[in-house]
Amino acid sequence: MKTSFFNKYKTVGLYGLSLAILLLLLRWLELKFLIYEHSFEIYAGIIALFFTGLGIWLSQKLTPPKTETRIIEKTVYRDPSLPFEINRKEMEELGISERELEVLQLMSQGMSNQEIGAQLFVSLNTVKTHAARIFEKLDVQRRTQAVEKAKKIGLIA
Amino acid sequence: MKTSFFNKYKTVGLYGLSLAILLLLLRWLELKFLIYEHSFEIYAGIIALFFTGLGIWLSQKLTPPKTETRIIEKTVYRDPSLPFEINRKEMEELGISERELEVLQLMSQGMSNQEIGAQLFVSLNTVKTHAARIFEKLDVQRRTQAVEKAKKIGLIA
DNA sequence: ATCAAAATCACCCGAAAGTATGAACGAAAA
DNA sequence: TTTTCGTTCATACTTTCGGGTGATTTTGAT
Repeated sequence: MKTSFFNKYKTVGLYGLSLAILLLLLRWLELKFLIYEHSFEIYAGIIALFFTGLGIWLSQKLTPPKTETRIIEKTVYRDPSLPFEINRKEMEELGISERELEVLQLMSQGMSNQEIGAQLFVSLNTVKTHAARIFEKLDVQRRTQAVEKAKKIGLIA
Repeated sequence: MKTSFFNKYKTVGLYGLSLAILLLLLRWLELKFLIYEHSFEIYAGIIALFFTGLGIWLSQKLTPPKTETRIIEKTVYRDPSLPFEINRKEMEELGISERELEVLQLMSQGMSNQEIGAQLFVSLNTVKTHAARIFEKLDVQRRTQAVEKAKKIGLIA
C-alpha cells in the first residue's frame, strides 16, 4: 500500500521509456525490412499484446490493492457500565500484534485452528505459529488459558 | 474471491474481441487513407496507449480483491453487579449433572483433563466421559466452545 | 537502501483431546 | 423389583494441539 511517490514516478517513467523504445525499434525494423502486405496487423498485434501486459503490470504497481471486507458477527455479553475497549497498553507491553489478536478473538469463540485458518484465509500452520506466539507472550500452555488471561487483561471482550 | 470463472472468461473474451476489432479498424483505415510517412508510429502509439488502458482495465477486473476480515460484535448487555448465580433452570433443561458442572468449571479455568481428574480424584477417562457428555448436552465439539456457551447461558461465572 | 518486525508456511513429533463403545455399581424412582 | 440415572472406568482409535525449528516474504521505518 505504501509505494512511495518516488517509486510511482519511476514506474511511470519506465513505462514511457518502454513505449519510446518500442517505437524506435519498430521504426528501425520498418526501415530495415520494409513493410510487407499484412505485416502491419502483425506489428499492431504484437504491440497490442505487449502493451496489454504492460498495462496489467502498471495497474498492479500503481493501484492500491482492492480490499473486500468480510463481516463476521459475534454476539457477546458484556457489562453495560464500562464499554469494552481493547487494552492497547497491555497489547504493546506484551508485544501482541494485530494479527495475533485476531487469532485470539476467534480462539475465544471456540474455533479450532483449522477453522481459524479458513476464516482468516491462511494455512493451518500459520495459525499454529500465531497461536504458539500468543501462548508464549501470554505465558500460558493451552488455548483455554490464553482466552482466560486475554479476557482478564482486557485484550478481548 | 467472487469473480466467477464464467466472468473471467467473459472478460478475456471481451479483450480478444477488442483486439480483433481494432485490427480490422486499422486495416480499414489503412485502405481508406493509405499510410503516409510516419503514420505508422502514430498508429503504434495509439495502439500502445489503448492497450495499456485495456491492460489496466483487465488487471482490475481479473485480480481477486484482497480480503479483510472484520469481526463485528453484537453486544447483549448483562448486569454484572448482581452476584453470579448458577442457572439451575438451564441446567435441568439440558440435563447437566452436578458432576458435569464441576468438570465444566474446572475446564473454564483452563485446566487439562488430566488436571481435572487429579482435582476431582477420578481417572482421566472419567473426565473424558464427562466432557463428552457435556459437549453432547451443550451441543458443541470443543471445550472452548463449551466454556463459551456455559458462560453465556449462566452455568458458570 | 538496509534492517527489523510481522506474517506466512512447512515438517516433525509427542501430548492432549475427542469419539465410540461397553460395562460395572449404587441410589433413586417407577 | 425392575428400571433409570449418574458416576466411574476401560480399550481402542482418530484428530487436534502445542513445541521446536527453520525458511521466505511483506511491510514499515530509519
